[in-house]
Amino acid sequence: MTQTRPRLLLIDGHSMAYRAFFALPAENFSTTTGQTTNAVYGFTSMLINVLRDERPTHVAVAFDVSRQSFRTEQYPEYKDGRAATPDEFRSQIPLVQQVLGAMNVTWLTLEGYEADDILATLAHQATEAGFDTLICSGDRDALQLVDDDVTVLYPVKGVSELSRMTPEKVQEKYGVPPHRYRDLAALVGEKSDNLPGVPGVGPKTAAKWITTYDGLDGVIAAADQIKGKAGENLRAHLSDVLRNARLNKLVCDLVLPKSAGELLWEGWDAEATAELFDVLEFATLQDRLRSQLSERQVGEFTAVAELPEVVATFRRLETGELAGWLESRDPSEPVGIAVAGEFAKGSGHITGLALSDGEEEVWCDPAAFDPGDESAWLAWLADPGRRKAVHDAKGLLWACAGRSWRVAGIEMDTALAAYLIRPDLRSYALEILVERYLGRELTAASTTADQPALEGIDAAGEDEAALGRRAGAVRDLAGVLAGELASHDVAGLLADMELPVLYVLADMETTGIGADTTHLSSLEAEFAGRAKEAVAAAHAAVDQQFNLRSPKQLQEILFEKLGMPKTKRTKTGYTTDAEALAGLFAKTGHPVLEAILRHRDVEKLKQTVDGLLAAVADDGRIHTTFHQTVAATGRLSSSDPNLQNIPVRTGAGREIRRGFVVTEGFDALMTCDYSQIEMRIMAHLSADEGLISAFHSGEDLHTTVASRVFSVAPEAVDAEQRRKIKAMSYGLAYGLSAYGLSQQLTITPEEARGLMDEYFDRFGGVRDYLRSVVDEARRKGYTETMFGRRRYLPDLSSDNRQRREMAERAALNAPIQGSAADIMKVAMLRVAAGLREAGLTSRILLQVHDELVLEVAPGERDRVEALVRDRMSHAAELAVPLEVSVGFGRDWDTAAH
DNA sequence: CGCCCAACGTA
DNA sequence: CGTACGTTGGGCGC
Repeated sequence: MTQTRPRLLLIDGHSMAYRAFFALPAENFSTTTGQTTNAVYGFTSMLINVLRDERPTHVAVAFDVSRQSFRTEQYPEYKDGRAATPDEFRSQIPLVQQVLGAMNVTWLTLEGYEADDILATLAHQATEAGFDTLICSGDRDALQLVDDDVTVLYPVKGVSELSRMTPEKVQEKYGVPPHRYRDLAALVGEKSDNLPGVPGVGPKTAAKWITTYDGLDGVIAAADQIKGKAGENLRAHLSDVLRNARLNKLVCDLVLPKSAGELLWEGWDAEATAELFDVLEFATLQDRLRSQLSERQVGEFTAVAELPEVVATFRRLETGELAGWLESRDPSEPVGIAVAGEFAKGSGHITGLALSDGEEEVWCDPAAFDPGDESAWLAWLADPGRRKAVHDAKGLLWACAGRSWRVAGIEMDTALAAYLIRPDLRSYALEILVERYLGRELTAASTTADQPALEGIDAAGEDEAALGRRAGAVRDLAGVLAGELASHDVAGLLADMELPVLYVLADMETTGIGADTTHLSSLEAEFAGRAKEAVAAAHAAVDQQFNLRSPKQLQEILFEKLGMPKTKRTKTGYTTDAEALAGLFAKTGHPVLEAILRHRDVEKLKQTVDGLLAAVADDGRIHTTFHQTVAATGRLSSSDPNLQNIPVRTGAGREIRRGFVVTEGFDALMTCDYSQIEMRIMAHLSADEGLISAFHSGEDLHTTVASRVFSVAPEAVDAEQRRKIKAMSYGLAYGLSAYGLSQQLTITPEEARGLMDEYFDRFGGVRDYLRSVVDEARRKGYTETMFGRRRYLPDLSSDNRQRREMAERAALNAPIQGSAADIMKVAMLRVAAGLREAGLTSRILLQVHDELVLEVAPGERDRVEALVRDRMSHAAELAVPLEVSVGFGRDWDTAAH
């Protein structure tokens, strides 16, 4: 059974607040009354993070009383020479203590001792009492306390990132075990404490001596034998070293008002924190308290006791043992799966398989299966009643597709679950999730489906137990994330949308799309030739060789040599983007500009084609990878190669699309687009009657909208008016400003403002909706799509105007872009299911946000068209119809419509 | 070799 | 001073 230990979090209040003080710019953190709050803010933010990530049962913070301590009595120069603590910092310490009061966190001081001594004493008591202890301190002296039960969280930069200093980590970083760290510090000295060490002796030398002579006592005893300048210095500074050793020893037997066992944390006082954060003007922190420390996590010992601990046993299953293991599992318990091998681009190969039911982790090698193992495994894998949890299950699906293994019953993908809970994380690596949600560390296996091997490294040497731990971690995470999904109201999105979509994507990737390499190669040659001509023309025009690809060299030529007028600034100089070059050409008519633009154009096309040719697999097809946890709005992304940004706007670009072709056994490619899906969603969400009726009018949307904005008959709308309205309509969904609109339409900001006013006069519902989106997001902390997909936007209450306004635009866009993404995902599921149920061979190849590309089998064309139109247009019921346009052709361009 | 930047392709 | 992505080459620093 799982056992658990209480967990004590100790924080050096002074040192962490001081770190925060220097990490956060004071000018961004002050209240309207002029109180600086950067240290309080940084400290509180750190505290919330650590409480969330570590889930301690017991918490205490220690402070220094003054600079006077028993150390200054023994050595009056101790900590001399330190710059005086700035008043701006000192005034914040009482505020930090008020925060701790409101959060019901015990804080302690003791006359004559430093905070570190208090922490050492509490850590000592905690270990005696069977606690795990975490010490959060920016003072390296704390490292001497590290052992199997005590971990130091040492701030790396600022206070937002903490490094877990375990015994192994201390050894790795300093070359000595933690109980020898004091010895090292004594030899090296500590400048900030005004404790000089042995001159010329740094951590490397000190570690070497300590290791060679078995500790400081040994080093001192052997001082006469140590050669060279360093040995000489050691002998000359022995008294300094001894003094350092005496002073850097932390006191661990103090008598304190509270003992470790009395530090139980029972959660914060909602009223008191709300009031205090109000005074401190910390708008975001109250939300973060609420959203990141859900009730379940608030220090309830019973809740923490439910946290899985690493107690599972590991066993290697020999040939013939898997069947028995699978059979004896409790079917109601989910099994965590982890696989090792190579996984990429729609295929995979499993070299190791680990399973965990929470009590036992087992490993086996599919290559060693006997017929009994094989049939038991296949039956288990395909049984939807056998509950499975996987992290990033696509790799497993790829490998299974290659061996025709059917997979069913995956009820949890921990990467997808974490994405639904927090869609804006940079990484959903298993290690990170385990740390975040289980508060434990996972030592990485080198080759797994969610962490593909580097080419050439096989998994033969894979640590079997490490893979077992991954399976165990996935299984444990599954339980915690299921709770989080429920509390974020997104459990349905995982079960009914993301997990089913995962299977469709895996199929699409395994299938790939046919490439006409002959066509692509001849295009490549043509683009290469034209690029070369452009280079020659550019060189001739300025009578000089230069690299046209280098913005830096371009700037030198244009602005220095030719003295052209300066363009808009970038971080590193002046922009040479296409728009700016076109502007310069209009002013100067210099032929080099035309050559550069031509080169840029054709070079981009060439690169795209190069990339595609390089991506053609042995089967003559291109297998992209779709990413399901990258875009914060819920969209998919595509890479290796990215098939969602293949050119389409120019003739030359469309030539590239002719390189994607229908293949043997199929009749045509078919493209199916949602027309104006984002505008339709805007109409639906805003319920604006004018916009809704525009969609029902049956006429061109932008013309209809323009006729109302300009108060003219639809027939009287000219091309220019339509263009402006189209730009604005789309811009609105992106949080476009009047200034931005004026830039895009090359009109004055006043004209743009007038245009927007007219627009909102006619379509007031849109304006009201856009306002309400931001208001609601600010209130709730997140936006929501039609299907309940959330995006958290803490920057909505940022003090930094740029960040805040960026978050506002993201808030405007996320429900619209995200709802479109949701609808498309539903459509994909319905189309895939429809094709399967009807027994059709036609298949989905690509998704490009609002477009699907299918490959249609002979004789299926009409049925597939009817099916796709139906399934796509009814993927969601909106206040306006969802229109789908369809086309067929031998290639992607011809199939466009 | 890894990182950032500018530039540019798509929806 | 319009959202969401991925890829590329140049340039810099390790």
